[in-house]
Amino acid sequence: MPSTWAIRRAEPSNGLAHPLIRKLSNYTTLSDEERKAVFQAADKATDFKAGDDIVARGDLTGGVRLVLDGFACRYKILEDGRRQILGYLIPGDMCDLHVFLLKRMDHSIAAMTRTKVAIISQANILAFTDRYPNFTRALWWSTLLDEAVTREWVVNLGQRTAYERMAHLFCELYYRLAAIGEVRDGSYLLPLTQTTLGDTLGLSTVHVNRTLQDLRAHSLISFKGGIMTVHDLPALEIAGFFSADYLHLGDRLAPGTTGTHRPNSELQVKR
Amino acid sequence: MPSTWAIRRAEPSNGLAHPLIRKLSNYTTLSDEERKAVFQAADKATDFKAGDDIVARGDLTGGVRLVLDGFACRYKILEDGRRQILGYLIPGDMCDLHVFLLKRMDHSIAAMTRTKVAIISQANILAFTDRYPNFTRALWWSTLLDEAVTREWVVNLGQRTAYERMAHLFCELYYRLAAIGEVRDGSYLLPLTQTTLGDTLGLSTVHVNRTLQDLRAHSLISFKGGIMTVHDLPALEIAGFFSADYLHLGDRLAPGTTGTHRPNSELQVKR
DNA sequence: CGACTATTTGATAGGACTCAACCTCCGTGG
DNA sequence: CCACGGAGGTTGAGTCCTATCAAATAGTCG
Repeated sequence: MPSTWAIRRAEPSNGLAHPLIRKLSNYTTLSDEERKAVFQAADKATDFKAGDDIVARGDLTGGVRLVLDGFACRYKILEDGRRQILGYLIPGDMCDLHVFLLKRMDHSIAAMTRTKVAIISQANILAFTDRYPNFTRALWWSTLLDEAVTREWVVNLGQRTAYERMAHLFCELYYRLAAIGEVRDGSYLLPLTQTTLGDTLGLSTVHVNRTLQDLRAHSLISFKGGIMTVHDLPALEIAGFFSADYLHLGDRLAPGTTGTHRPNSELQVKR
Repeated sequence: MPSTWAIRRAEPSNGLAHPLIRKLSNYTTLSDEERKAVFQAADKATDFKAGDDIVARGDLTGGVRLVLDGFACRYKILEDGRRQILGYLIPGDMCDLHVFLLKRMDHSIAAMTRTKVAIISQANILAFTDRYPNFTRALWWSTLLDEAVTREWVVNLGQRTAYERMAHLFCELYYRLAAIGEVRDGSYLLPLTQTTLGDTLGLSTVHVNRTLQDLRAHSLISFKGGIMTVHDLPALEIAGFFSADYLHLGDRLAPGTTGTHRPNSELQVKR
């Protein structure tokens, strides 16, 4: 990874916030007691290096893994080797809140860069959900968010052309990363190869390459060395039929806000 | 709808069970108090006729809608009219457990046949989740199940050919309907037109038609007049790279069970 | 029996895939 | 300091899967 870039290391908007608390605060205000519980339960972190599986299919989930820093993906592999990526995880996202039901993981999660992960024990989660209804609902909310994103991926794969799909994906990542302060000047780190992009969008590597050239030719983006730069977000949104509402970024805003939510203006792309 | 068929009307395995309770019992045992609360909260039902929207995109969700009987689908429409179906709802499924977060629905739900829906008020849901942690986790579990299915749809659309996709979908519906006793002699009601199937699988109507013919030519299924008959489930599963594990039908079974779960043997296809 | 809607069929076009090279960038090691 | 090797990116050519267009054939319902 080029060390000249340090987007990811930039100071967070709130230096003290735990990624999970920051995320859940999009839904509700956690009590001091709840915050403290989170800090206590999710203090010890494990590092995974790029390529490692954080959770593997078939694992008996024994606790909740929480991404503190880095970039990971959910994926599934068919018997004949085809791979489909199911979603990307960024700081604040939980890997397997499936603890309760999914005794076994039905898919895997891999780190795409060095990724820091905290593990909250099953006992702690059960205790939380017994004790803090508000916190429980907040966790639940976060799984609903994941589902909303997954649903949009279904639309993406089912209805959109390669060009639209790719534009849509880049918009989604833009908004999600902007919401956690990881977009600077219209750029964000995207540690994916074209092959990985293909497994994400259901396209061959060759076609990913050509579609990417298309997007560049239209001056919408640049993508090189793991750095994604969006030159014209509005145009990219149009190209991808993107509407940020499914990300529910502003659900907690005061009523009266319009349906389309936008990240902080300072994170918006200029010119 | 042909009245000569009455699969759906056949007596349930437990005449007294509320569809929701039956479903949640796959995860946990609800206390008598919890059961009673469900019955009280979800007694009044509304009927929707085929084609009606049960919930529309943009709706402020005011309570949880629960399918008691019938067949419905989630869907999303792009600005240019393309439609993608995101999943099917059968008795016991909840439409919008998004109440908490998704102040607004980001997609719609339509009835595909006459569908009976119960509405649990938001107040009741909040009260439940405050009072019954076990019940709350069970509801949460059901949303995780939905998500697992949606993830598999991503794989389906991203990686599988038209033929495989269709085989996979028919397997999924077979298992899900078998689990609630709505498969008889390898047949189940599937009130979809070929156009709808196309919107589900990301295929044109014409290609759906031809793929269907393929499946028939291979003696895997028949599909006519809204009745789906699976002639050779194992072969259909192989054709669709289907593995039922993602449906988590047997997660509550005693340990030692193999990873692949099967519906009641009496519901299995013969010959 | 019309008026629809749904299913089929035929013919053609095009988006995306496959195969096969070739190029580029980097890290390693002699 | 340059050769080598490998991973990732780019190109070209040919093919196939699936879409589109168009029209004919069922099936349904008042």
